[in-house]
Amino acid sequence: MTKKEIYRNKIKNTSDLTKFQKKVLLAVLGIPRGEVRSYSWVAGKAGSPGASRAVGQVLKINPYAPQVPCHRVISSDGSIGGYSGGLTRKRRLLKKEELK
DNA sequence: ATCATGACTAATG
DNA sequence: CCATTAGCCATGA
Repeated sequence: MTKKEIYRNKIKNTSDLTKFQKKVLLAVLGIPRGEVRSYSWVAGKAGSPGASRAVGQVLKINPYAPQVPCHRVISSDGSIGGYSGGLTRKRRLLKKEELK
């Protein structure tokens, strides 16, 4: 088991989530189906404009993987960005709901 | 407090 | 289009 996995396992309780993390998750949850937002957008919504990288960190370790529509968060330049579950899955999800 | 890390972004070559 | 550089920020050790 890698460190990262241990960390993830450690934060599976909302109590362990920082304010920033909660805000980020809420912001992402607020993204309507078929819509996509940039990491910057989420950062601003979370109250820390410019913290796009930090947003990435949150989504990366977020224990609510498929629950939260983290696949609707892409790079500001329109690129797919990343996805802890594999870009393939992310692309598929986007193609299903965004493209529609 | 300090350091390393990364699903970022913009600029440059 | 790809690689590099530099700025940016939250998090964990």
